[in-house]
Amino acid sequence: MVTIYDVAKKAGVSPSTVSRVLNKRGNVKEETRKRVEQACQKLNYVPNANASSLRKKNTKTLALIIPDIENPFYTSVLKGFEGITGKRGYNTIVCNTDGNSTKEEDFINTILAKRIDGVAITSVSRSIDHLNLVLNRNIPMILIDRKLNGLDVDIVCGDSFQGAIKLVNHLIGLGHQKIAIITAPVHLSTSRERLEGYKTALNRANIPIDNNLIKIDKKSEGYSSERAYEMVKELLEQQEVPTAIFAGNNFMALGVYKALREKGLKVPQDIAVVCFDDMNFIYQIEPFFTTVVQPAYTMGKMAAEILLNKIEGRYEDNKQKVILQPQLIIRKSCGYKTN
Amino acid sequence: MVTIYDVAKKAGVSPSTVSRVLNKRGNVKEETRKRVEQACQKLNYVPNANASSLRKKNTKTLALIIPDIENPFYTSVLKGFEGITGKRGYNTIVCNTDGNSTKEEDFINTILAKRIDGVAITSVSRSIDHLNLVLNRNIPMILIDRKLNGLDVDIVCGDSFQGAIKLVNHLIGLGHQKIAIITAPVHLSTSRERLEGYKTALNRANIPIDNNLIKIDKKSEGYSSERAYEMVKELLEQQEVPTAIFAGNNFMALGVYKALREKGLKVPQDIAVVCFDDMNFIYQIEPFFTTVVQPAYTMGKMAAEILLNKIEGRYEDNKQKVILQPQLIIRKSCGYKTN
DNA sequence: AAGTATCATAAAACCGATTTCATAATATAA
DNA sequence: TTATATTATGAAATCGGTTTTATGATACTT
Repeated sequence: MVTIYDVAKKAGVSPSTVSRVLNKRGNVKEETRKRVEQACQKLNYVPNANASSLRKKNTKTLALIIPDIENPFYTSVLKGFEGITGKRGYNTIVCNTDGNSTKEEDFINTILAKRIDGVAITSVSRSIDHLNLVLNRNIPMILIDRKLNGLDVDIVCGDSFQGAIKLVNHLIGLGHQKIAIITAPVHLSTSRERLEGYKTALNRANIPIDNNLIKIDKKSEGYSSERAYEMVKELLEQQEVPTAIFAGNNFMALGVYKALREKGLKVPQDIAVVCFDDMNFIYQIEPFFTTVVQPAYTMGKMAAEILLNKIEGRYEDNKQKVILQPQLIIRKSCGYKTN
Repeated sequence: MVTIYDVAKKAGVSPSTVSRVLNKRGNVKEETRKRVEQACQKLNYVPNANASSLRKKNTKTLALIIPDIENPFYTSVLKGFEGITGKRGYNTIVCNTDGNSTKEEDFINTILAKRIDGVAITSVSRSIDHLNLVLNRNIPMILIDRKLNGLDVDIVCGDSFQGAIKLVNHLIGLGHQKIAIITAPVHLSTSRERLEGYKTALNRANIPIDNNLIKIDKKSEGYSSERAYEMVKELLEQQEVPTAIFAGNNFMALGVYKALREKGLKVPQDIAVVCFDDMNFIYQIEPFFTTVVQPAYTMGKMAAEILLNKIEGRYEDNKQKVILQPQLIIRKSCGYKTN
């Protein structure tokens, strides 16, 4: 493996001079610079980033931790994030936790070990100990999408509360009264706020809240299509059957839909379904679910910008809290039922 | 930042002893080991992976380079890959090239710099120079999905030729004669082989090949939904209109479908559509396209296993060439036209 | 009991870059 | 022309681990 010493020898200079050329730092005579560059070329020299990081104490690498790489919401976040970081000279390593807090903790550990410069995370965990490890080392961190109690850090997220109100108001406007909600565990701030929004919208419309119509997943760690499926099956066993279902996110809506179909219920004829988040390209075939869409791409971009500014020491202390408004998109999954 | 020296001091031993404990190498007295472990705990010590890699000359990190993180095919590959590598103690960094060969080259460069232990790649590039840089450094590499001319390396891929034959035979069996193909640039081996399979199936059925029905993307670098859309638009301008369209992959099928719908053509009533690769979860809503499904998850797993075996020096020289058979899944996108 | 093998540990060298410090060569100022 | 500032470069220290080498203490042979 060719090192900076080999290049130095070939160019007839010292390693420090080669380093100066590579990093464009300090004064180097034009002619020397050329000799060094030629030597690099000839030897196919690629500097060892590990050695460089060791000395420089930075890695020009960020981590983006997300719970589900298959969800278009997070791939949009990813694309927005990488778009910015790439332009500003950083690599980002994507950590897909699959909604598993153990994996999340493992990732944090290797991030710590690799001395990553900054972390953006959508956490699935009930605990924040592993994230405090990051903060205690003064590694810049930003939350995306989900808030975390007891952790005062920068965050970019959507307004789940208002989004839920939009969705439920839409259903109420269509004449629905028996509206069920199927959502993820409420240790996730988004799920908690969507539930709050749901209740608030019903209250405002003077519709009594029926706990039988509220199904909160307590078994998994995140938004699970399978759990949504199971919970709808339970829901439909009850005497009280809803005329509309609000699914916590796009994937839960899929589980909801599957369960309904198996029970012989048609959407929207027999029952309406709405949810959070879009499915992008999928809807080229058949735009279907009425949803509240969050600006995922923008969230990724803004998170990257804030994180990089922190790393490069721009607006220091004051924590950024960016809350983006989602947009209601009405499609075919709700009929015009008048109850 | 706490270093191995801090731990050593706290435990009252030398750094080499701490290293021995950390790496479980060499003999260490039980009591000393405990003292060291406690010191690590108390100081929240996380070894610097860059320093370690520098000395050990490995990073326990692999790179997986894929062209489209939004395509379920590649996320399946990813999951299969990570499942194996994680279990065997390796991290994998995912490099999403977005079908852009410049990005691919950039990734290769940082992979080289970071001294990654091995590379798995689905290349989008027409050139192989950047990949030869990897091979020249004796960095283990394996191709996934796409072959590359002039590069003798291990590979795990699907049988695009046979898959295409299955698809076209299915259409022919349904009575179709005027079958169009819309596919990616043929510098991609999969596209080339699908085209060959298409031609072979027609030949075998004594159906003349009509070049007007063959649309090969020459503008983009990969399988593009947008380009498929445009090419179908062109196709439908011609006097000769097909009764069935074979789309190069799942995303191209989406573009095909969109164009057809805009032209007022219904699938499958007016025209049949088949394609390569599935869409997984999407089909929970409406399983639609008849496809030939490749075992993406298995491909990822096998690629990981072969790559790791190479890295850990198991079956040395002989190059593995794994070709997996795809499976025809018949759904609703083809009617029972008799022409 | 003396000689050899094994265990336990420390000191020092090393991985490959960057950075500080020192110094010679050149340019500029007085 | 001499003093000073600037440019150009190299030697050596450093980042934080791992590994080699050396050595004293135990354990095992015969």
